[in-house]
Amino acid sequence: MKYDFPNIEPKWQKRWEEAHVFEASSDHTKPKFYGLVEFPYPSGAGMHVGHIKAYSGLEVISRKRRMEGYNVLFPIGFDAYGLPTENYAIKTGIHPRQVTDKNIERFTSQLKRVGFSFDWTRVVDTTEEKYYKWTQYIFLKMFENGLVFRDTALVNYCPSCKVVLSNEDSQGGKCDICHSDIVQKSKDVWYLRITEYADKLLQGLEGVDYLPQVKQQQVNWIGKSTGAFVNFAVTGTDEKLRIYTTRPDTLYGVTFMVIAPEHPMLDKLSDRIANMDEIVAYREVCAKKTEFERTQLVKEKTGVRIEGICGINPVNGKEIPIYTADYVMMGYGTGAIMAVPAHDERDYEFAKKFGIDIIEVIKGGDIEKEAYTGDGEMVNSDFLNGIATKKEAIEKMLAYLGEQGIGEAGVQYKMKDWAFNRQRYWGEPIPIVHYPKCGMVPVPYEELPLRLPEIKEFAPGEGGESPLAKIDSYVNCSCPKCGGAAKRETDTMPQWAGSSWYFLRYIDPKNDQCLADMDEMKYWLPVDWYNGGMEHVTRHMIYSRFWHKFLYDIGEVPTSEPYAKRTAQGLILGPDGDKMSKSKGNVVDPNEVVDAYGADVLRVYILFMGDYASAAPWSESSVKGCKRFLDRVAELSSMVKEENNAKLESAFHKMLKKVSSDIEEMKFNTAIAAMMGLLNEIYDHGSLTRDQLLTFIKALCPFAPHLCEEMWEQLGGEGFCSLTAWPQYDEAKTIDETVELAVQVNGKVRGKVELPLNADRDTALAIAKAAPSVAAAIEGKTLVKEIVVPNKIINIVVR
RNA sequence: GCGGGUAUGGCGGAAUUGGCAGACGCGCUAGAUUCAGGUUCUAGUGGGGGCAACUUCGUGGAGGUUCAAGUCCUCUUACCCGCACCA
Repeated sequence: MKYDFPNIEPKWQKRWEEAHVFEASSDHTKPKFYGLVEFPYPSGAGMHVGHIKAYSGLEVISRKRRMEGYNVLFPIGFDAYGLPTENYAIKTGIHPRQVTDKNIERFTSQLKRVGFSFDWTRVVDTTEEKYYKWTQYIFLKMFENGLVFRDTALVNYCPSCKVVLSNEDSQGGKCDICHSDIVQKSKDVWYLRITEYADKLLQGLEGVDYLPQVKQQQVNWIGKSTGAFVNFAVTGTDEKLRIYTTRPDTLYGVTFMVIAPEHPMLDKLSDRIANMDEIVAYREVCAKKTEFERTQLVKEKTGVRIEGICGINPVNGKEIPIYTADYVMMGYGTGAIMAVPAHDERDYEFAKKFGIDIIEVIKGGDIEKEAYTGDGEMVNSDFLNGIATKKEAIEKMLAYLGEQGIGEAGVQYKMKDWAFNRQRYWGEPIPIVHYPKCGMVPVPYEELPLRLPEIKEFAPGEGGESPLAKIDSYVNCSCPKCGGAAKRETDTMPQWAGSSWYFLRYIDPKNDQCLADMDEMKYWLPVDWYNGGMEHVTRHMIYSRFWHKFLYDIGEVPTSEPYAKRTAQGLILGPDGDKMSKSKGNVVDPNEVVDAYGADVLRVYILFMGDYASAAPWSESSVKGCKRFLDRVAELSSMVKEENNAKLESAFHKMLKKVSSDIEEMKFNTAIAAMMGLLNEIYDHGSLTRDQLLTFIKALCPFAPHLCEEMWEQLGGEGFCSLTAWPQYDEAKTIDETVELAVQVNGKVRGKVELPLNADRDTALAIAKAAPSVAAAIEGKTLVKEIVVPNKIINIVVR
């Protein structure tokens, strides 16, 4: 029998909604479970099967938690600010608000069609005034606490989108949105001082249960290194050239110094530099290179000797040449390095090219051939000579630097401050007013939200300024401090702003007094389980942890970490095994699958495809296999007979044990396989009892809830299947009284024997040897060893 | 270059963590049902050999440890994902 999914599915979706089945309760006496999935960007393309996979994992877990008696918060919302909507507005002239509303409506109906058990009463939309008021509020709190600053800097700029991008949004030198090459442009940039939280972000990882790759990626992204700052005198000046090094132990091996082409010292000492023309020319060449070229394509070292000045090595007073070269970045450390060619590959390459001395200070390599970066005995290093380990040499040197006042231990991070403004319309307005006398003045809290004005032209200006800059009524305002005629900031926040705290708002989405009620937050936080894509690990995850830690420090939230546990789903690839993309034409539309097979089939298939965390290609015929499975489940109703069968009963308990534990480990594919296996056993047996069928339906309910509700109702079950108690298994019944053991002779299986559970060694061996095939294999041979692993295997070694 | 991961039938993938490799699904083969296509049902399905019971080989490759290796160790190859001149 095929079940009538086109009627069953809408019927139960409606009933769930009417009965408020999936709404989180305010009863704080019950144990809670807060399951969070990354809320979607409501794009014009509609839902993708990838969305379904991303939500299906916690969907099953949340449904199981409800059946286990938890008060479950499983919310959804929309991360609706962003460039695609804005670009669409620029192209068509349709206001982003209208586009966003339409897209949200479409996403909502598509999500509901799949039967996700979201709490639809708590939907948040980051572009709503009532929401972004609080995004602005958090920004102002950061401003108040010195975490916001403005600087003119070389920034990543996308000439095609005409927008400034953060490092996170321009990985690999390509624009994250349009994939054009990024150029460096000097701009006024708003920064959030995320580096202030680098250490806290790192330390916080110790107490959370994230997938190891997730932790690792965050650790690498933060990129903490320990070393030392050392000050080098510059000949003929009072200048100190400050460098950062992780290898202060090699200070006696320094033979030159290198500063970044953008280093301010070049301009400062320009009148002392003999070849300033050459240096300016070099700097211009470097500035033209994109970040991409500079870091990836050009492996050949380039640089220019700075004539007229030298550095003085503070440990031995030696004069050494200074170069400027673009292999040293202004954005890391101090933008200047001491170069030790004997023990650093880059410095070695540079020294070889420019004919600079190479002095060995650590034994163990052959510096004629290459730089030696390993450990070894110190030489040519005065008081360090003879020391055998890097650790000890560094300690000694650090102590010396301190005594002499020429340097000190220091820490550096790869992570940079977060460039936070965008010259765009469709984002949260930055609530700051500029007035020459008062500087940057925050918009008073009472005036929030600072609303986006209504405009008709959404394109940014040619110079890359925000479209808001053209709206005089918006720009001109009075200074909140002194009342003078001031100008409003016209940049908006990046897309990552609203998503940095949305999980707090779900807890109390309608609160107009604060982000969310403290008592509610104390009950619901932290998020118990957060699932999302690996692509957000170094952006959204780091940003939101930063905001949360800041909010914790100012007493606005009760926990120092937002997420207790983080997992990630793998991609769904196209049927051809490639990443799904419109241009390849291999995109699977979830709606068509629901039309053809039903939502339950879609849900079961997506979780059955393979390991949840791995990528797997779509297979239409495997979808049919899942349809067959559910059709066969529906057929069980006609197989109910009240005659018990101990073997089948035991199979049920084994299935429940497997399904219960597999769901917890996100091994949904094997959980479904276990149910399929049991189904086959039921068919072989020809019948099952009503209780057994009810048990089967309960276990399947988180995966295929519509079919299960329907069968539950037909069998006379009380209330909703989705709210009945999760079926418990009896451990004793999962254990068979006898076990079949393979008997090996010299490691090869020669027979199988049926043994009572936990049979003792002698009994087991006696029965094993009695088996004809085993007896034949050991006949006439000398017994060497007998291995009996209870209930697992018997191996008889003969010669 | 650094960090992380993966490799198992024709395909997606299992394997109680060192104990019968290939669960479950797809596909395929044969048969039944059907006017036919589809559906459904039954049986079979890693390779080689054999009518068969059976036998032999088999988890990217080469070694090793072990009574026993997909699983542990050493070396190696290919691919995927991060980061990337980070001093």
